[in-house]
Amino acid sequence: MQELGYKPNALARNLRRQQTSSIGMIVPDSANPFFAEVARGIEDTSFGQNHSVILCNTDGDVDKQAAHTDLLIKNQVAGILFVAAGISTELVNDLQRRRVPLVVVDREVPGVAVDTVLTNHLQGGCMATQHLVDLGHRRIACVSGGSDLSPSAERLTGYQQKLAQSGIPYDETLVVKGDFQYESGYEAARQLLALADPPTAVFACNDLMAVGVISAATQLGLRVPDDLSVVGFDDVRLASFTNPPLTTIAQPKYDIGVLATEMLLARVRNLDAPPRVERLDTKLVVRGSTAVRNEP
Amino acid sequence: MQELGYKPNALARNLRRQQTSSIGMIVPDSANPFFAEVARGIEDTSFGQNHSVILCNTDGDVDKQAAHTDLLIKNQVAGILFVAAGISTELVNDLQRRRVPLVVVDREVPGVAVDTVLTNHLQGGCMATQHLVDLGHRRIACVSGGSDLSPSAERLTGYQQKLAQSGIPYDETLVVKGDFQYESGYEAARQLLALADPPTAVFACNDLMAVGVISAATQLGLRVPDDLSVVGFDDVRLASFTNPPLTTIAQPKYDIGVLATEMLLARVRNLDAPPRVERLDTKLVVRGSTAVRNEP
DNA sequence: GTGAAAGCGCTAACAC
DNA sequence: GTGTTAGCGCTTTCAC
Repeated sequence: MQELGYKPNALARNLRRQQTSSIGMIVPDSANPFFAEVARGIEDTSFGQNHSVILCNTDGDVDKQAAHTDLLIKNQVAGILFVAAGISTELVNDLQRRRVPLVVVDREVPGVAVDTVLTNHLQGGCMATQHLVDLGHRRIACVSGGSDLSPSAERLTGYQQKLAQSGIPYDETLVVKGDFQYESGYEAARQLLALADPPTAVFACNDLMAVGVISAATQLGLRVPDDLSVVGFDDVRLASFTNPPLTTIAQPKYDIGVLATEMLLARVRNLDAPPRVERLDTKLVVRGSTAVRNEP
Repeated sequence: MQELGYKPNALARNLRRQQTSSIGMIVPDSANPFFAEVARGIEDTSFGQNHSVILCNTDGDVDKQAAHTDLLIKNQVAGILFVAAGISTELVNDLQRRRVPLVVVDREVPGVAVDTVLTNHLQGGCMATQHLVDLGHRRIACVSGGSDLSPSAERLTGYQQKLAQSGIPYDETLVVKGDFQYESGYEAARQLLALADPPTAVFACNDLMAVGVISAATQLGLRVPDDLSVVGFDDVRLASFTNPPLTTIAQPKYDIGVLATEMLLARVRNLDAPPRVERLDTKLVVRGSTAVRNEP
């Protein structure tokens, strides 16, 4: 009968049913390999459950985020996934008041009870630093991210904790702030290595910056890991293929996306269930960019 | 009046107007940096024109592509962007018969008149090879991609043309097929470098594979570029930060996304305009991974 | 079981 | 100008 190309109109169906099968995914930058991996997890499981995902990039811009959110709710999305976007307490409150299902990923929203999936960044920061300490390093630098972002702040805290536990005095000239891009790791390393008493190791708060650090160090004639140990964070695909291969803290990027999507869909089914927060473990992956400290 | 949170229901609006402001974007893998950059161009300009983009990954799987396309047209998307997905002539014909606006990106669909935006891959392949020839190399390998993909095939053709023009005999043991991922570049290099008469230079058909090649070469104790020159393709952000920095063929990834979106939106406005095909130029970017051939 | 009818929230067309 | 109305294509309910 309708073998001549009939496709039901989902618009009419959705209008009638008062719900769509689209979910909004809001990320700072889908071209960043970390978010890209999380996004794959989201898209794959959404597709598996017959849902479409609408991609929104904010570049960390609050206005853009507001505009995207607005567009999403006008389009009656079934729910929204905030992946480490600049979500604020007010926005989340507003959304909850409107009863739009949402889960926030890779970031904490202070003072709100909301579904959340995040990584144990503190643990990761500790492991990275401990690894460096174990290798005999005492001048350990940290290239952090924006301090207003909870993942970044927690990683830095882990670094500070382990330093303290190891009896290494905290030297604030050794922590420089980056923005999670290659370039900022590169710049940070140049600054750090120009110090009178430069570090022998650096913990970069993500892999991209770690790659930037290695790049800068190499250009300055230093050998990694002989002259400088570097550890990253995320364990992006690339990390296995840098030169040298990157020692890093792995987090389950794809699975974060999968879990977040499942939580969102569960929330859609039951808006009044108690909020759930999942915190996933990290893992140290030792590759070639770290080595025992060279005695000068 | 409606300062108490009224948002128009776009569903109803769209149902009535018989058109939505969503566009479907179908890519093989949004986590691949090349597609990720193109996707950013698409998402940004869509957002700028008040359109939402629905993200669909196919992983090169024809069934997944069909399922995604189906879902998109059920959702009455305004149009579809195929970014180098496995689109076939029949699919495109079917879509055109249904009068759904579409533009295909980074790939040619043989025998169909359809809006297309692509890069001059042939030119790029020529430039990469010529660069290597100019540096004195004569044993130049090529790590290609799937031969069924037009970008890949054209780059390879460029390589072969320049070899012929330079009087270098074509040695098919020097071309090995990859899949555009890091790993396959790595494997290809191991195979190539184990040859009795190994290459002194390799042209990898994308940057990811080039990074894999450098990784393998370095592990085998070769120095890049002294012992082996490597050129990539795409000029991904990473290319500036590899060790050594990667010489590569740049293509305007972001702009491809922008242009494709503009063409799609124009097509939505006028379904019956003559099809348009845009072919963008590439550019050689010389960095540190290529050097004059070392006389043994 | 099969069939008719109302209505989701909006817009365009038409009347006033 | 301002106000009313029909109908987009589907689902759900209710009558048969």
